[in-house]
Amino acid sequence: MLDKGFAYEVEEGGNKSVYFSVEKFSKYGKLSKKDINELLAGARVDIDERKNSPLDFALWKASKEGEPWWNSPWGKGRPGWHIECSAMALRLLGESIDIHGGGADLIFPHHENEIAQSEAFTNKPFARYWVHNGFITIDKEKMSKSLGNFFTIREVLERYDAEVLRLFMLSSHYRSPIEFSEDQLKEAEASLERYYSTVARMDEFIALNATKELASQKDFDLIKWFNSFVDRFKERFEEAMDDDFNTALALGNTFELIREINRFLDSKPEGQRAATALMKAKEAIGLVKEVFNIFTKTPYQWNVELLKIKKISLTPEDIESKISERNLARKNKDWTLADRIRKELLERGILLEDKREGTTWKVKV
RNA sequence: GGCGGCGUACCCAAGUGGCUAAGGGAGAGGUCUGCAAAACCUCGAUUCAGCGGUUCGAAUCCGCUCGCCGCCUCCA
Repeated sequence: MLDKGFAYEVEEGGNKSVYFSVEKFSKYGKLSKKDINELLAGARVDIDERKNSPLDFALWKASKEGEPWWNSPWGKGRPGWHIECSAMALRLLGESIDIHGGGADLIFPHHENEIAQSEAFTNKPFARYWVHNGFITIDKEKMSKSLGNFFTIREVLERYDAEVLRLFMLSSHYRSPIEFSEDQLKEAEASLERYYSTVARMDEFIALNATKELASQKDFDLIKWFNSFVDRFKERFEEAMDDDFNTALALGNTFELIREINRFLDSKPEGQRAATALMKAKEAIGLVKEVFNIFTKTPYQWNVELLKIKKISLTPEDIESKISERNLARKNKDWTLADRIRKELLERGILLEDKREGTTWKVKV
């Protein structure tokens, strides 16, 4: 860039710094839609007499006393922040990359400067697509290290399953800011609960019907309609994702599918044809699993995981034995005892559900 | 102050010129159930921050106003 005239050297305490000359790069500001003249007029840009222009940025920075340094043709120093990214991209990904991501707060100056130095050097487009995400905010302020209003993913994962956190973030568009809140996490957890309850119902149905005779005529139209809904779901999910990663819409579609599955089950179809239709629906949901990395567990694994996260000191075996005890009471129509056992479990966070096929448990979210 | 973006129901959120404004949570009523839970059904924005304009037609386009956020400085 020195050879090409885009950069210049400046003597700084025995060593040299190299600055990029912004005015030499005519497209400067194209990403952040900023105008050089307006930037120059801005009072907040400090004047540094060593730079030709206050907007110029360091490609190589001479090290001051006590700062880390490497040897270079300009003496002791270190790379400028922006050049690191351009250098890595050029070395590992090539002159033009397909997608460059980052937080929206990096658009200016960081990404703008990456473009300037990379394109000045290669004379080729640096990135074909820029994908800038919104911030996670706390009390409407961006969460950041420098503001100190942050907590780590590890801390959140002590209280919530990773899928909860993923679902929470996927529930709004990546460019939108997302307000971090306990309520939102609980909502995401409840949504996953809804999913896993539905899968449990499906699995039960499939186990009971996979080898049964073909569906009766009454179920035939229903199954046909259900199959076509599942097919449409796959198309709609992909369309949403193809449209600038519209994850919130894709999730909306997913929960419509879940409602349709429940409706299908509520209509009490019978036979292997219905079981096959549900297996196809599970397969369709596999798309969500692959793309979003949620829905990766079995309902049982999900509940066992919740026992751990919610710090419930009961094993599945403990719960099963309570259920047996209660079922005996129910058989004897001892509703008082049955209700007491159910209540005791609920107080410890375990919810029982009585169904025709038996009683199941899950962790209350 | 400049630039960029946002404002949709009680909460979250999709929708950016034309089918009844997706979906989830919360709430109310109902079906099922020993009672529950879950699931399902019904109800819920005559309206998209406000005002004005363009259009046969606007949450969507334009203008102004209000509110919020980010960047415009070091560091990353």
